[in-house]
Amino acid sequence: MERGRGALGPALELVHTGRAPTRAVLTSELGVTRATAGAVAAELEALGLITVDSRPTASAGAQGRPSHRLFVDERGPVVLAAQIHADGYRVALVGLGGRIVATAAGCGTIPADPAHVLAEAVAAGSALLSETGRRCLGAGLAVPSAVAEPDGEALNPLHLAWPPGAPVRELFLRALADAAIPGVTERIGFTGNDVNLGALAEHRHGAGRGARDLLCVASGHRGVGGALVLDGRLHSGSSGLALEVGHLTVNPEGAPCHCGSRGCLDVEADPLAFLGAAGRTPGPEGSLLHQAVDLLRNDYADPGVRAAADLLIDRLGLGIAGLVNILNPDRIILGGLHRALVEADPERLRAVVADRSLWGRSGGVPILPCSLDHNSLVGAAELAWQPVLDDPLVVVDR
Amino acid sequence: MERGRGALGPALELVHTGRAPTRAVLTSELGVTRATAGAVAAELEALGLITVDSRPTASAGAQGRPSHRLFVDERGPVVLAAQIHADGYRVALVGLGGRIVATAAGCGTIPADPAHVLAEAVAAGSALLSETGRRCLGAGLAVPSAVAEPDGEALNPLHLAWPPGAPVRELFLRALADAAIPGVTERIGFTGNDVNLGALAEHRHGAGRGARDLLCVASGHRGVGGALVLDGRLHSGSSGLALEVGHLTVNPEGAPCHCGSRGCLDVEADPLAFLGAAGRTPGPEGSLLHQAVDLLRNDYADPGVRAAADLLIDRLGLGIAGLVNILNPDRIILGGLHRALVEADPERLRAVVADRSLWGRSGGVPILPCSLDHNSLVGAAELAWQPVLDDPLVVVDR
DNA sequence: GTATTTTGTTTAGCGTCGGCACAAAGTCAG
DNA sequence: CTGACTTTGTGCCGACGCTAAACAAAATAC
Repeated sequence: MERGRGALGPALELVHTGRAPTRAVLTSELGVTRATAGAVAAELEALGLITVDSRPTASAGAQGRPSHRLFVDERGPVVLAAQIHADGYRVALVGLGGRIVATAAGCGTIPADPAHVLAEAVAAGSALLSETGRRCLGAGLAVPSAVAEPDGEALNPLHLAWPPGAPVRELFLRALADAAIPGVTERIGFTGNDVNLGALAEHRHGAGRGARDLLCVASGHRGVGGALVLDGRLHSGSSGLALEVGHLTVNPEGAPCHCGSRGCLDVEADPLAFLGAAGRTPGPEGSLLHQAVDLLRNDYADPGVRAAADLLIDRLGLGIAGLVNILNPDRIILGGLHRALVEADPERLRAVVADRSLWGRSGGVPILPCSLDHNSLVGAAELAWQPVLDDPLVVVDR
Repeated sequence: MERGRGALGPALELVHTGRAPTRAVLTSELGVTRATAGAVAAELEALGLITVDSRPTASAGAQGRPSHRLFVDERGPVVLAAQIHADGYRVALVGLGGRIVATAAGCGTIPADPAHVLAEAVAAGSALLSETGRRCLGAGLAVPSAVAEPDGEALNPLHLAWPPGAPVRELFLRALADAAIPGVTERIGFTGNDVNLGALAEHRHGAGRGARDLLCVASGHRGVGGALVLDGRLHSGSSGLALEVGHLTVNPEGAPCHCGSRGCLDVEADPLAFLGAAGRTPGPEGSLLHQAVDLLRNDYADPGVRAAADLLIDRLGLGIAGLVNILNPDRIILGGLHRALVEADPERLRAVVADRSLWGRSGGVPILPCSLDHNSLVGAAELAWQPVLDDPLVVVDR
């Protein structure tokens, strides 16, 4: 009787990622008949997840009957996304399509206590939910650390004041339970590394759309992180520790690293390294990342700054070339300081990567700056949306 | 009416990989009812792909009615697998389950001409088919070179006398067409890198069974290759060039490599490097790989050989640790000379990898020798079997 | 020998999707 | 403006592929 149950999840994902702007496109993308696609769209609309605009469209331009347009429901449910970083936290309510509905930030009054910071973040998110009156279907958290699977422990929260091995997923779940957010009653607090989640967000809604093998590299405030999205799914390794690229050697005679080696990407291509190469000492206000990005953008004409940028691009390119030889991605996206570097001089980085990677064809891989604001936050939301994308019918029970 | 069409492919794959020894297990693995599993098994038997042993089993030991045993049909169809290596070629007829039914080898009379070598190999395979009278459903080829997608060109057949960029897939298809093998009328000549295909074979039938993220590293006669199997599927990158691990730097002051760098895995951990480290000069007869493996296995008591083995293990471990940090696999399998190295001293390699990889948990990843004879050949057969595994009904038309 | 457990088989029924015919909504040509 | 054409949406029917349930079969346990 009810048509289109099996295709419900794929259909929602297509609308969610913007790949199904109309019902006709949905039909062809799903590979089903128009009848089935219509039933699927109607079902998703009944669930309150999408809206079908059946009014005659203004001007289609093309021949034939204009197709009904499909939108993510702007008044539909949201998920709660939280991100922890060196300066504190940021929370947001994120709807389907990766749209940030509301956001708030705080500094975290007791930075050394993860439970306390998470409780504050969740409280801020809960306040957003109360203010907006939106229905919440889940929650996701991004942290600037490798997150070990399956336990969800933050292994190296180096530039947080947290103890290594903090059980962030458990603490996040507990904070959610304590906050007693309506609708968020089960264990639906997903947790991941911020660069990983940023990559996921870029793949679905940003500069990574359409890529099959997407590699992301991003500097945080300290250190360098990587992420890999394969066939639309995050590859975080068997225990969540993949793409820890910070300790690739890019300068054999370089500075010593806490890992015991020297010349690691972590110490040769992060904001502190850039400030040092430019002969600046970090100031007291503003994060290292902001200081470095501001310096790069405002004083790129300064020869010393320019030389520092060139040096970092060369080192970064060496690291990326190594990754290209191993992973052979079809697109590369850079975040944090690296985004600013590739924006400052796109050609130099492409040339270095092409020169140091083995095959000309791999060297020709596109390298783009990331394109989403708060992509880690949006990625955390993607994690929370995933159960709904897998089976949209789960929304009826909650 | 006909039950169990959609589950046909997954069911055959379960039997093929040995994960469904009985109908009861098939039922639970597929997640379907006994009725459906029974229909699926009957259909596969009717297709001549598996046999269902419904005779009362000798002694089950367990309570309840014994389940019918499922076997790959030993008299069923086969695929033609071919492997090109430095010394010539090897061909085999491979049935479901990765079982080699018949095999033959030759040296290749005009090694510099890929078309000629491939024609000889296909002719040898065709002869095997005539002798055995088996039905052939496809053909696969393994070559010791990166194979670029989507064109199927051998980019670096370094230790073959082939020109770089030889269009091996096209040449293989042409050789198959020229041989006019009954049944192999369409374009079903699949081609891949030998280490990649070996990894696929190990994952399905060998030491890699059950691994989710499997990393393989293997030395050929010259150089080092890598492969990655993720969620049961080969990850060969967007253009087939992933896991070209030969140019990871493992010894910054090492020997120069043709890639322009120095101390690459290719020149620091291959059979030639081992013979050199042991103070031996390569002899004229036998491949470098065989000479190195023989030396290692026969003269391991010799302090010089032992020291050379330790040195290569240390370098190899450094390279593997780098890969572990990037890929976070849950199992590692070694082939070629590296297999012999890990068999000679399993603990040393594990210790090096654990020491040089970032996380203790990743350092604890199991490192095993490969377990299949001719795994590249079996992997080439896997490539050819894949269409049948995707939809077993394709066998009825051919 | 009877009860219990587990597996295989048969039958009925239902849910999901494709196919088809028809209606609807636009463009294009004159 | 009108009619032909193109493309999209919808309702109806049937086929296919599965589940559910009852029953039969083959072993062990007591």
